[in-house]
Amino acid sequence: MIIHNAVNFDIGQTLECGQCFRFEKTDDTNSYFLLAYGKKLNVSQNGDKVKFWYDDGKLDKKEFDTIWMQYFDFERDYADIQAKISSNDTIMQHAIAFAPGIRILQQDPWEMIISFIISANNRIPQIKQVIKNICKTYGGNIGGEHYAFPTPQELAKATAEDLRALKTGFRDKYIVDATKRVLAGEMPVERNCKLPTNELRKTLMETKGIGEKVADCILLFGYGRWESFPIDVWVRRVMEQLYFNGESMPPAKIHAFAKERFGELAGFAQQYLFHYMRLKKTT
DNA sequence: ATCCAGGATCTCC
DNA sequence: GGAGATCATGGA
Repeated sequence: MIIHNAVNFDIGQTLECGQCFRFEKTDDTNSYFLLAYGKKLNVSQNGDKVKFWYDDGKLDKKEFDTIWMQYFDFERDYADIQAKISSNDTIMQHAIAFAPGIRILQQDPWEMIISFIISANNRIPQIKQVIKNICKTYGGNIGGEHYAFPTPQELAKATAEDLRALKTGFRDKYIVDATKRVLAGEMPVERNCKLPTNELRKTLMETKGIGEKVADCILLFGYGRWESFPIDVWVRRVMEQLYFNGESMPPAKIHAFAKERFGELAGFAQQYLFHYMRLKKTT
């Protein structure tokens, strides 16, 4: 499966911008291997030509259209988004120019809940390793040494002690709590759930280990609530340094500013800014 | 060795 | 409701 004219898409920028944890770079060109929705996908990009394939070779157009079109958010006009959030904003223009191929992946809410609980006060390589441990121990084998992300039922077999052994650290009990809440029907895990974002956010935050920032990541990456604006150390840093002239600023004021400036597109803006601040050459 | 990481919670005021 | 300590783990 090949796309010959991919626009505003770069597989490396999209996977490496901190929204996704189940992937590996497979060589020194723009080539990756990723796991999502119980599938294993290879992606190799050269300019606007992007090749997608399964190891067993069976990736037809129907399969691509039903899973990966949505996953990579290919139906959305990112040129339009970029134009809207960067008009009269030279900072955003720089951030977008740094990585214009970022797209917000449409990932599984349940996987995002567990992944971003693990992300709290943690580093991306370690987050990836812990998730890998959990998948290998509790997820189903999907060929070779690869494992699907465990379902809530599968993960419910894990005790806090079991999870601690997989290097979750102090987050073990939070994962147990989240799993119980999902199985009890207290937290919806469907991407198309109709709950208003503020109510869904409140529901997420009733789970131990999910505060404002983690909730906003889950909303943005898992539930397609693109107005969400997660504020972590990097986003706070970029906002204070570049938008507030070095003045320290509480998250509530940053949220208000982001909503005013970026509106319903705040989530996209956040992702460009996060990646820009984290990887640009510091002066 | 001390600090820090896509933070959250608990305590204490 | 805001400041401060604490929470595992591992890399710099």
